[in-house]
Amino acid sequence: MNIRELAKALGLSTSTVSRALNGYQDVNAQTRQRVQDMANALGYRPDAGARRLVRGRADAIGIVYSAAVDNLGNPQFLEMASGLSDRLEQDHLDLLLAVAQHEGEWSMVERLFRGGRVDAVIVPNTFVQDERVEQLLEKGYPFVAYGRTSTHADYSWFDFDNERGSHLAVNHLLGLGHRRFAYVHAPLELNFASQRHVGFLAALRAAGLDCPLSYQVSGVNDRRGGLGAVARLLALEAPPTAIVVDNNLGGVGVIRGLMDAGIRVGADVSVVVHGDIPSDTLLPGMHVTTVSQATPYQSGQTMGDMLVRVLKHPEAGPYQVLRQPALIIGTSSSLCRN
DNA sequence: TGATCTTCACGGTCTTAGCT
DNA sequence: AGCTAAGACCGTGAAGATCA
Repeated sequence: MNIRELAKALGLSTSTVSRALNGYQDVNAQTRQRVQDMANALGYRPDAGARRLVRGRADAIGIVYSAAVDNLGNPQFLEMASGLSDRLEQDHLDLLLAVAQHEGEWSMVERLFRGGRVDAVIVPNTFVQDERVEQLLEKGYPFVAYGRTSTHADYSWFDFDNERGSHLAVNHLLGLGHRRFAYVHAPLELNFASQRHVGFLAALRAAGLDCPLSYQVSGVNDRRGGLGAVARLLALEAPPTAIVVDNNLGGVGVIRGLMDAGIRVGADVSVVVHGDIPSDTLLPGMHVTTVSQATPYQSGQTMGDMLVRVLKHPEAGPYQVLRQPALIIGTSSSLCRN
C-alpha cells in the first residue's frame, strides 16, 4: 500500500492525501478525517526511504560505538539509550544504534550521515583528543557529545563534573581517617577518566598526600579488570585501606575481588565507586558508596532534548549541560582501622 | 477572494530498453 | 557482453487551478 493506491481508493490526488496526513491547514477537515480513516483501514505507512529522499532528513539520531567498548554489557548504557529514545519519540525521531566492528567509528559516522540515515549523532565515550568530535565540527554535522574533550568550548555536550566527583570521594575517605589510597581507573585517553584522575590526585595533594604509581591501576573498565586490579593491590607490601574506582563495572569487579579474597569490604578496606552499581549486580548485603550522577535514563532524556534543540535551533547553540555529582554513602566505606 | 484541491518538479537508486 | 540513456519508484511541497 503506497500513497498512490491510497489516493486512488479515496478519489483524491496523492498530494492532497500527503497534505491531509501531514497536518496542512488548507485541507478540509472532513477530507482530512476521511483520509486518516482510510489510511488506518488500509494500513498505510509512508515509505521511509522515499520520505527521506524528499525531505532530506532521516528523522533519526545515531549512536555509533566501538565493539571494543563493552557498552551493551553495561545496564547504564542501555538505560541511557532508553531515556534518549523516549525523548526522541516525542519528536518522531528514531534512535539508531550502530556497532563499529572492524570499521572505525568515525568512518561509520560519516557513512551514516552521507547515506542520509541520521540527522545527528551522539558521540559516546569521548576521548581527551577525539577525532570524531574534530571531524564532526569540520564537516558541520550536528551532534551532542556524551562527555567533553580537551577542546569543549564550541560544541554541544552533556557531561558530569568529574573532578568534583573525585573530590567528594577522596574527602569522604579522608574524613574516615584513610591515608593510604589506591586508584583503579579506565584508560586515561577517555576524557571522563582523565578528569576523575586529575580530581583524585588534586584532592589528595590538597590533603598533603600522594598516590604512588604502584597504587594506581590503569585500563580497568569492566568487571574482569576490577578483579585483576585487586590481585595487584593485595600483593603490595602495604595494601591500601581505601580504593577509589572511576567506573561502575570496574568497581563491581574490585568489590567482588576483595570479597573473594576474604576481605570485608567496608570494614577492612573501604571502596568508593564512580557511577551507580547495576541493579542486577550480585553483591549480597552490600550497599556501595558511590559518586552518583543523574540517573542514566534522565541523562538520556536530557541529551535527547539537546539533540532536538541542536536540530531545530542550531543558531542558539552550542548547548552544554554539566551535571553535579552527589556522594551516596553506603556500607562499603567506613572508619579506617589501621 | 479565500478555501480547497491538483499539477508538476524534485531527489538518488535501480531497472529496462536500445544501441554498439 | 557492455555501455548509456530513459524512465520508474515514492512522498513532498511550491505553484497553479478551480469553485463558491
